Amino acid sequence: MSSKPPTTAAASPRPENLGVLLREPFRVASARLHERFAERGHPDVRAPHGNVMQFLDDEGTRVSVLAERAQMTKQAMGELVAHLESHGYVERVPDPADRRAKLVRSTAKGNELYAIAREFVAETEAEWTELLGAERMRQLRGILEDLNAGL
Amino acid sequence: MSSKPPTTAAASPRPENLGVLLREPFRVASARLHERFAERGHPDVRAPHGNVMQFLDDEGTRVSVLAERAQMTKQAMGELVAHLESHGYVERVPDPADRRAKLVRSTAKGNELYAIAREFVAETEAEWTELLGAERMRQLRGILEDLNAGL
DNA sequence: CTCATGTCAGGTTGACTGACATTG
DNA sequence: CCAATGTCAGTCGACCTGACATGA
Repeated sequence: MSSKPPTTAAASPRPENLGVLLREPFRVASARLHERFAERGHPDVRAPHGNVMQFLDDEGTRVSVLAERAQMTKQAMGELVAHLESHGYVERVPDPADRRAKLVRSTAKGNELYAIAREFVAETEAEWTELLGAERMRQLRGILEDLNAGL
Repeated sequence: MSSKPPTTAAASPRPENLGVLLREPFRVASARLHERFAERGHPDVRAPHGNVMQFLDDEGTRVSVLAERAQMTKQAMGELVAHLESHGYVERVPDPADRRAKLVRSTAKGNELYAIAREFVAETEAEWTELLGAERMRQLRGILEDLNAGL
């Protein structure tokens, strides 16, 4: 038992890293959303899958368009869609306008999932708003939008 | 050639997802930092490795403490440190106060790496400040700090 | 005996690139 | 012939949990 100052000091008194500050809320929210899906009877759906639902149009949407909207490759989106389809959340119907393409459409089960996701988002934003105040919450969104638009 | 409205419409006119807004700047910055390291002769170092450097004390730091500071498990941090060591950026010396522990210390090469990282961070913050203005840049940091503290 | 430190082994998530058949 | 769509195959980065030897 040494008499030195404890090496296992408390939390870092260091300048908080901006990268970590940006990453953490996203990670926490994703984990919570996954948990929420599981609680509501959809244990096979994780955050990225739920996220896809918001990009679906009523008429059906191509994988390539979904990929564009979610800012990922078509392959990665294809995987998400395949997973969602295999669990009955979406269906893929041929696009009458282009026989290469398929239109991804939400099923009733998918709508249910999306409702849970929207509810979660609303809750999360409410929690953050309570934490920050409405004014700073609005600032946060505005600043992030400009930042993303600019990079 | 159908006369329908183009399915491959431009960028999503949808309400921007707060999650994506948070994730993207981090992803972009990480990719750029990796690229920068490569340009400066350190192709084997990626963003998380460089990130470790800022958590090192001059006297040397335990893996467990590093993990705590970076908010990850000791195993994950152990991997990062092992990688850094195998490329000569840090060295591990036995902790005289505790024979289980090893102190991770930066080498001269590590200091060089850290300098590049700091330079990059400064550049990035300057870029963002130019994009947002100094006032909103300060707001962003403050808001994120409070948000992270609260969740 | 219990707890902390670090490492080993293995698994998972969420992406990526390249190649390809099909169709426009 | 060239471009776009979606899928298959393989790879990777960045984590995770569990088990363990060593030592406080």
